Amino acid sequence: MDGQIIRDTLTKNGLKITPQRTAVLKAIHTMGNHPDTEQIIEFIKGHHPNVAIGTIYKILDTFVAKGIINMVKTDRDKMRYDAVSDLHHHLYCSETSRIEDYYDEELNQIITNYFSEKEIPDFDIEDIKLQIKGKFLKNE
Amino acid sequence: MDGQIIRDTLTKNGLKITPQRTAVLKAIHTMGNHPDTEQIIEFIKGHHPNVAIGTIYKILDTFVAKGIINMVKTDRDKMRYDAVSDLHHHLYCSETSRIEDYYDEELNQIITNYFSEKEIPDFDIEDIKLQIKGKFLKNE
DNA sequence: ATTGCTGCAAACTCTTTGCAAGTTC
DNA sequence: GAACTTGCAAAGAGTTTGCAGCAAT
Repeated sequence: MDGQIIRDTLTKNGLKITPQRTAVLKAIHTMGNHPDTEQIIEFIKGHHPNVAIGTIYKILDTFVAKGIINMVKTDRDKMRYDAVSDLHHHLYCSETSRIEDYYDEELNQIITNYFSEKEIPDFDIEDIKLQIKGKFLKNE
Repeated sequence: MDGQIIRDTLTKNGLKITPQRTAVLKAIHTMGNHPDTEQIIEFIKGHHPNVAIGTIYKILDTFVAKGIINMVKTDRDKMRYDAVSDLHHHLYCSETSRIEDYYDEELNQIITNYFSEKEIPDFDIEDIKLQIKGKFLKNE
């Protein structure tokens, strides 16, 4: 994700372009693997040592509110963040706290079809994600 | 859930039967709707005023470790607990933090069939849950 | 110039821990 | 009586808040 795209993303959402915000966005996109708050803070401290932690929390909140990023959480895990992109699901390791994206267009189709026929009473569906729990057979 | 079943559940899991544990189990089953820690604590304080908060946390941890209850979490929400029962999915309100169970045997079949044919590389599936996000059209 | 953002440090909330005293089997 | 469980209070982690000063448009 290059600088121009990051700047466009901020502008499009009515946010001022600041070094702190570009750093946070870049961090999340660079790390990819659902970084938690601590990892984001560490990453940014490496590149911009004098960004305040409180500021990072505020920026993450802002991004979530604008829909620029998503929060992902499981069980005893900390908060993690996810660059918003295409519809994808999550694989959760039941032994470690590893999370991976899982893309499956065929599955999306099946689920979309299913819910276009069958409605849930008194509920208006906006988004469906699968949480697939299990074990990774190989390490990262 | 009556007292005998609660006692059996504890014994079966090698746990000693104490008033605190039966109170926590009863609380979760009575409240049903995915109570969070605070609600559980309040409930128990009402019935057994001198149970320590630390004890409740320890009991919840123990129950989760034994698989007697599950943890459920979303986004900025606190930890919530769920009596382990049949396979069910969750409806999450995108506006409030309401969570409801969603049972759909037909859907379970479709997903089970799908993954019995298609494997996820290097991943051994144990459990699949849908997180269905949207809006409730009526209040509770 | 105006509005919005950041840094800082203090405060908060939720959760965990250690250990002595008390319970359960 | 042995092993386990609880209460308590203190500490810890992660997150939020308020506000003065600074930066972006």
